[in-house]
Amino acid sequence: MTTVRIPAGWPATEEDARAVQDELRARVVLDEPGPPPGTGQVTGVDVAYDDELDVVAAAAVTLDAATLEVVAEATAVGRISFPYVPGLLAFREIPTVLAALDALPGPPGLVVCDGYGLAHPRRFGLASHLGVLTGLPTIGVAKNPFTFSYDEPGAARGSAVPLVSGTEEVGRALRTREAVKPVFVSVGHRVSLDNACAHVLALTPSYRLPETTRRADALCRKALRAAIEPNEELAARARADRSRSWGRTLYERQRDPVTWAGRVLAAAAGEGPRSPAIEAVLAMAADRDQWSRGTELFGRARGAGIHAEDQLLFRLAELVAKLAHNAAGEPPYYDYHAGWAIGPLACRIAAASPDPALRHRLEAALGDWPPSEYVV
DNA sequence: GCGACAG
DNA sequence: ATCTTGTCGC
Repeated sequence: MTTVRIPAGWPATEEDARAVQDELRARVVLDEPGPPPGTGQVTGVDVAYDDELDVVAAAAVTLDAATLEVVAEATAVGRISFPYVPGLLAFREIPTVLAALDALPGPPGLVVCDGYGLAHPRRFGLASHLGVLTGLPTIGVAKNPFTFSYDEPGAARGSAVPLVSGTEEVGRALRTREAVKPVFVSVGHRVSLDNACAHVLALTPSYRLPETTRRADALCRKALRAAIEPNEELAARARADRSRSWGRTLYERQRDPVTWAGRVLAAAAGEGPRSPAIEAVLAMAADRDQWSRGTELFGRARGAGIHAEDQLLFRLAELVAKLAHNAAGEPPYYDYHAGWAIGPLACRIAAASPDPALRHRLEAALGDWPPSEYVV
């Protein structure tokens, strides 16, 4: 399995991506019939995602067009290169799909894509884009009509009606199984629409979707699982991301963040004897007129802890002092995201202590608790 | 302006 | 695409 980098110069904005489509669409070839159905190879490509972990996996599966037996498979994984934007799907899928196609040991033959080709707002969907980039004959087979309209085709397998954008036929709604929702076929590159539909019928002896798509779908999901499961580093990063976003939401909900953070610190410090540095931060946080002393106090709190469990408490005190300083409005503004860390740090303090009462005090002071234990 | 909108 | 409980059918 190969690992993909996002190509240099890959569009970063929707505007840039649309400009690329407008540039490349002139290179689509629509006047070739394409390979005859039932001969040579047909390759399905598909992609699976984990947005949380920023991982994408693509698969390419080559079938013998006559027997529909698998003759070659390849996968690739990478980082997600573009958000999902209707009309710009290709920018999200293509880098990883190209890598999977490249990793195939033999020629792909006709490539069957999940999505559209010509049937696209700018007549340049995923299948056309992939065709232009590879030179291969491509077609698109979509599960949904996107923004196009069609009249219901007859119930028999093989019935087809035009898929239209206004009066223009951009593809076809093709019934591949009797009385089952049709699929939406459009031309990608170097294949006629009639031939594309014939290929799709040849690829659907048993199911609504082409065997190519079904095999590629199963394989890319498997590749995604394999890429994620054993990777403790990715799992830890995902935990940290979720923890940070929970902490941010919690912080941004606070009407009076400094007072709130002070109460969290008080809960974390408990009722027993407290160090002078903690006492000073608590007194400062509780009195709006003293917030401008925050800068002096967070310097004092930093590194004051001797024992490991105290370190966390002093880090919390430091955050509280920073928040107060920033809220007092005196430059410089320290540590812009200090507030986001309050919640996650409080969770860590609870997790580090054997005392269950501490966790309950912290939950009450925070006003929330993460859905599952995020200990970062 | 608002909703709909391949995967 | 992914999430996600249950339901229908061979």
